Amino acid sequence: MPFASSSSRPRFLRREADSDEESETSSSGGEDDLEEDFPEEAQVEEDTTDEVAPGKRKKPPPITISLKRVCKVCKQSGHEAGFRGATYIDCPRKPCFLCKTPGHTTMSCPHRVAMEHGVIPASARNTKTPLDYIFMRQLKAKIPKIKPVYVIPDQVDCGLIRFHSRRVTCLEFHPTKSNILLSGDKKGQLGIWNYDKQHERTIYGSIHSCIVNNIKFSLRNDAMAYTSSSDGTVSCTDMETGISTLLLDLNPDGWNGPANWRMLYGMDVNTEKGVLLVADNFGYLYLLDVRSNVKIGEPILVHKKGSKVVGLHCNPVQPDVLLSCGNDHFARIWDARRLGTESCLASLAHGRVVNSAYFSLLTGNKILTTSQDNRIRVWDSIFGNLESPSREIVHSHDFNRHLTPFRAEWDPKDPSESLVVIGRYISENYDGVALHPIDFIDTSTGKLVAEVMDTDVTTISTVNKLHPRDQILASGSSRTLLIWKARQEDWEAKKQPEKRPKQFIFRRNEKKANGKFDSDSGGDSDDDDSNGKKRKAKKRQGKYKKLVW
DNA sequence: ATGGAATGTTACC
DNA sequence: TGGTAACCCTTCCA
Repeated sequence: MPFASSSSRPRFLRREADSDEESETSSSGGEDDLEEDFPEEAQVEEDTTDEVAPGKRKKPPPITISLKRVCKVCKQSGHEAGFRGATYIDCPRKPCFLCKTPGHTTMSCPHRVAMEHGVIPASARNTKTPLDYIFMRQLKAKIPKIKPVYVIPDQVDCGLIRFHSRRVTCLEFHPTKSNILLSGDKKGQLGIWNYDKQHERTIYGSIHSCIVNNIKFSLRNDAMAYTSSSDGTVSCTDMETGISTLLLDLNPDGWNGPANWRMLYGMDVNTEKGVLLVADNFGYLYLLDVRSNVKIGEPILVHKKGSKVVGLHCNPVQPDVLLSCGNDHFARIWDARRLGTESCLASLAHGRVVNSAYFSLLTGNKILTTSQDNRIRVWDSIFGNLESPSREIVHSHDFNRHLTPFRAEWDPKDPSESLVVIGRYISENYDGVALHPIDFIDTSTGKLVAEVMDTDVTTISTVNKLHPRDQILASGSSRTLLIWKARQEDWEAKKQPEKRPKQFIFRRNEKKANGKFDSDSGGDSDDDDSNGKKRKAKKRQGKYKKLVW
């Protein structure tokens, strides 16, 4: 661990402008700036547009050239959305950017301020069926009675590596060889990185011609990786040689316009049957025999015709039970043995596009979904009432065309099947630097267990993967790959829970202790941008090597 | 240092 | 229903 020794613990970052009061009602220096930006006269003129009765259409805005400063979100004057220093000020005329409810901004959103980070409690009624109880009894032995202590990989190890030329779109740890991380990018390249020997990395550039959406492995031969791509192909690549075989090509005749170009998103392998499942952007599912590389049957419509199927997951306990999710706002459960448009076992409704849907990894009995309505949903039992989720957790992971969609993913090592990792879209002002943490959420309570960040990572970490065996987190943040490891003290503490410091679990509580960077003399002038940059530069120096290729 | 491009989904007609 | 403009806390590089 090359960097663990440089500082025993990362300095804790204080969050600024945390509450409404601080940022909006206090009469600090910032207020004066505001008044300079918006002199009284500037506000009055166009108030008529505000008076238009709801229902009536607004007049198209007259074409006038004005030097007045307007809000870049709503184009109205009198306020301005955007960063002020490292704090983002919302447009007050838009619904909350976090919970999507009108009437307040992100700054004062109850889901943001609350430690619980926005849980909507499960309904009180008992929704369990007799089948559910039988299943619970079967599983009871597997489920621990005491909540496990989580060890959070929160310290950057191995530097920041940049060998992808476009943003990272998917990550997967090698199934058997520890220390090997595979990564796909928007350009279609496949990266293989031995993060224990930093310089051992390979990039294969000619497997796909655009976005690699999924990487899965062959269980028969763990030297082979399957990849699905928006170029409409599935490839099987030998990770040693880079030689790849085309398993499926949905665009054999090349480009015939966007209405005909097929892209492959969701993919999974039914290891029991040796069947590879992929789904396209028109709602269809394709099955392939892994041994013979032959297509099985005809494509099956699993989501609304013409809509993208973004995710597929075979149940880890019953691989014939398939979970799909798509742009039609649904996640669906299927019996893969009797697939057909009419044979859907359950449809889970969402407010928006569903970015991902996963069965829990040990018992396969829970479902976790991430939707573009900024909510993470958990169904506690696939045998229970699936009409509404057991819990909805409000969390900022909006869609943005420039970002790889966020997906909440289970910690494969958590025996209680509750811990989940997901990157956060909205930033916080951490002592003058706007950072986008990676959130660890206990989905059984909705509590934010840890927010992981580093001042050298100012971009959004949309792709996150927890190691199947080690206390390691891999992140893809724009073009950068990161490996986070847990601190040694945390391991020791896990072995001896009674010696565990209180702040061990909730990093938020730690922040106030050592809120400052170094010996910064900038006082409390908060949002001074140049000051923030200086701090950033100072932090960068000598902390750890930046590895860029 | 600053503005433009890349670019997917949704809302609205 | 299909077509298209808008868009929202991006990121990188001319």
